[in-house]
Formats: sequence, structure tokens, C-alpha cells
Amino acid sequence: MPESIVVPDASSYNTAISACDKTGQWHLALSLLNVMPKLRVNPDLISFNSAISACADRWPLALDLARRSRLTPDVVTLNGVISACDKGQEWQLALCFLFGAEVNFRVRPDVISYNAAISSCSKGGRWQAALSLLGAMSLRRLAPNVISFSAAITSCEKGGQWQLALVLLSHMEDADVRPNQISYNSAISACEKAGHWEAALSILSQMRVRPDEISFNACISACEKKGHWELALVLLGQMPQMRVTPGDISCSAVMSALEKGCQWELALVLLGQMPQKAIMPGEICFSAAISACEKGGQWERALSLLSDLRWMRLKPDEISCSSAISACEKCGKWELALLLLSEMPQMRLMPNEVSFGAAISACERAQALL
DNA sequence: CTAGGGTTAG
Repeated sequence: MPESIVVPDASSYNTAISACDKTGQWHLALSLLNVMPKLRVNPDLISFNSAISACADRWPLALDLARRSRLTPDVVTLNGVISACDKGQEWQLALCFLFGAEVNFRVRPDVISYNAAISSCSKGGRWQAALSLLGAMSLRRLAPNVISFSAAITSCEKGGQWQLALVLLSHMEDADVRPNQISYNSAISACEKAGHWEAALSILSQMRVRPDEISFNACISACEKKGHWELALVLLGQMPQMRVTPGDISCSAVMSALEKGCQWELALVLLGQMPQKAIMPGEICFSAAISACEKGGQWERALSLLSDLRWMRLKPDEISCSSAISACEKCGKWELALLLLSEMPQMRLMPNEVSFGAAISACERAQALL
């Protein structure tokens, strides 16, 4: 019986390249693309577009691929390049590609091109430009969709324009675009970041879709910023009633609120209750609890949490270590502060400004007592 | 299950 040899065709490679994109293995995606011609398989436009997408924030690579393809680019190529600029924090470049698309690529930008460009302006802190793009879409007879509005609302959040975020949210109904959870969550974030917890809670209560964990988490953060730890606890309690399961992030946010309210005991109670609620505390939970102890002058508890964290096979990071060093500093334990600082490299952590700052303060405090 | 866009925590 003759052996049958299966020869992969372009679409097999395309599937593989796409898989590399989804798992963040850009170098593997490029290797696959490079090996195709050697195996007498011609990469097609989908191969290049998938590889461009795999480049993520490496925009020079994405651009190089777009040039090298020698195939006629389509709108997906354009959008992949704009998206690479977006992820690479290059909003000016993103706009150059959007506005130059017809001349340079002979491609007409679509809704996704605009959405990616709005997102890049948002990341670059250019809320005015993001809103101009949203307006320009209608002029170009492109109907903004729920993502266009949500991205524009996010640009308002980044620019501290919470009122504008609310205006955009109400404009969506006029434009016959139904806000989804993400649209509402973006608006809640805008209020949260600007410190308007009342507005954040008002959106939560008026959502026309079921709030999700992120909606609640952003509201909890809004309360946290203004020191309303009681409200943060109330929100956490409301989640199951609304059939939303609180997670690790919800608990971290509540613990931060408790930290601000000097309620370290309650923060530790909450941390202790997490396993019963089937929530696995992550590094950030421990970090929030350590900070709460730091603020409450509980250096022993802070250090014990740091060792619990390692016991749970979580890796301490710069922030949890720095908080523990600060806890020692606040309680006058300068030797312990220095010891922790010196142990950081063994944990493969680079002490940062905060860790050194706390350790230096600890020594200053000791010096003053002499 | 062949390519492009938006949200939360220390």
C-alpha cells in the first residue's frame, strides 16, 4: 500500500499562524510565514494579515510585513496595521494610516479602522481627536457601532471628561445603538476615575442590561477613591443578589477601600472569607491586605501575609514587598525593613523607588531616635 | 475550527 503524504496547504498554515496570534507567539507566527515559500506553499493575503495581527504592539514589524507581502492589501491589512500602532501607543501613526489609507493602500477605511484609531487616540490621551473621529464616521457614511461609542467613552475616561462620557452614553440611544455591558462599564469607569461615585452608582442602577462583575468592581473602586468603605461592602453584598459572582478583583477593590478607611481588621476578615466563597485570592488581594495592615501599623501581620502569599505559591512582586517594607518602616522596625529590601533580589525582584524610599525612611526614623 | 476594534483590582 502506498504511503499517503499529507501536504499542508496555505489554509493549514493560516490556521497555525492564527493560533500563534491568539497565544501571543509572534516569533513563531513569523517563522511559519517565512518557512512557507521554502516548502512551496505560497502565503496568501490571509497568511500576511494573520501574521500582522500576531505582531501585536510591534508596529515596525507589522509595517514591514505589510510592505513585504507584495500582495494587494485589503481593509483587514489596514486594520491590522492601525491596531499594531494602537497597541504600540503610536496614535499619530495610527491616524496617518487611517487618513492615508485611500492614497497609500487604495483601501477605504471601514468602521473597524475608525474604531482602532479611536482606541489609539484614547490610549494617547487625545479625547478630542477620538471624538472628532467618531463625528467623522458619520460624514464618511459609516455608522458608529457599539464599539465605536464604547471606545470614545473610554477616551473621555482617560481625559477626565466624565460628563462627556455620560453625554455619549445617552447619544447612543439617539443613534439607535444599544449600549452593552462594556459601554456602561466604560462610562462607570469614567465617573470612577474622576471621583464621582454618585454618578457611577447611578449608571449601575440604570443599566438596561444585567451588570457584570466589572460593573460592580468599577463602582466599588469609585467608592474606594472617596473613602466610602461601608458602601464598598454594601456593593459586594449586593452582587450575589444581582446574580453576579464576586471575584478576586472585587475583593481586592473592597480591601483597598477598607485600607483607606483604616479598617485593617475587616480587610483580614474578608481575605479569610474568600476560600469559603470559592474565590482564590491572587497576588493583588494579598498586596491590598498587606497595604491595609501597613496603614494600620500592623507590621507583624503584614510580614505574615507576605509569607502566606509565598506559601500559596504566589509570587510576591515589587508592590507587595514595598508595602511590607513600608509597614516595617511605619512601626520603627528599620532592621526588618532593610532585611526585606536585601531579600528582594533573591525573589528575583528589582527594588524600585518605593521600596528604597521606604527603607531609607526607616533608617532616617531610627537615626532621629538616637 | 483562516485575518481587524471597546471595560475592572494592589
